[in-house]
Amino acid sequence: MTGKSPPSCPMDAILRLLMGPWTTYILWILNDRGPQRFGVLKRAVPGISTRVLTERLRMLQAAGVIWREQSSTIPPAVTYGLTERGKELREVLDALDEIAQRWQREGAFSDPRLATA
Amino acid sequence: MTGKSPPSCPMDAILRLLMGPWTTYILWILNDRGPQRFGVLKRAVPGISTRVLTERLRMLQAAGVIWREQSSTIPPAVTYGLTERGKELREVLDALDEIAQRWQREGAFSDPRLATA
DNA sequence: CGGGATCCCAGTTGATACTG
DNA sequence: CAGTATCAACTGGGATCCCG
Repeated sequence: MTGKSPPSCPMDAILRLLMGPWTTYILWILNDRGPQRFGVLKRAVPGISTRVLTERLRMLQAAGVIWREQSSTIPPAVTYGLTERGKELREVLDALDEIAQRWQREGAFSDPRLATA
Repeated sequence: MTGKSPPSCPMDAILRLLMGPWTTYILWILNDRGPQRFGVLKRAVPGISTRVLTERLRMLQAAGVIWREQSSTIPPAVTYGLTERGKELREVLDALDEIAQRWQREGAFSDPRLATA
């Protein structure tokens, strides 16, 4: 993230975790399609760079939201999937998503200040 | 936010809305203490600059999450408060906050990568 | 294939000064 | 009091190259 928030609020930590672009999208995919390999994720998330995808996965893993399984073959195969904590998080995110979709229908994000790009 | 996410996902819009530092903190205060004036908010959110606070309030207002009431007196008095939509949002944020606190007790954010500062 | 190291740019923030 | 304007500084992201 760019700035920082009052350290006292744990929610800020969890939001920092989710905040980066695509983070929720990654969780969405892992929740929707089950465990996936790095390359598949990269292709599934349109426009993400290797560096950022790696970073996001590391953060999610550090928070115990996803697991990482690495086979030491050549070429390597690394698979990521949701942990229990990740699934728990998805539930809340789904609720948030439901609200977001409704608000969108109601035009809540039509203001240019909230532009997608 | 800095980057951009898949435009198709409304949740990204709502996360962009919440994401900026202090945004959830502002909502928290408005939810907790009721409508507040600009200056009070500024003092309540430690370290925020005038410019950023203004921008956040504008975004939240644009999304219909908070209302703004201005009295054209001198000196002016501007008050902000949660709308129904804002209260609805707080419910989900409270659920997220509950998870965040539990995770914190479980050490989910102890990794330096998720550092608060 | 998965990802670490670099370089560079754009956007965002912080600080400061000014105004109705 | 409640902002707006401006500028400098920082950070995060994209692109690229390389390695095990």
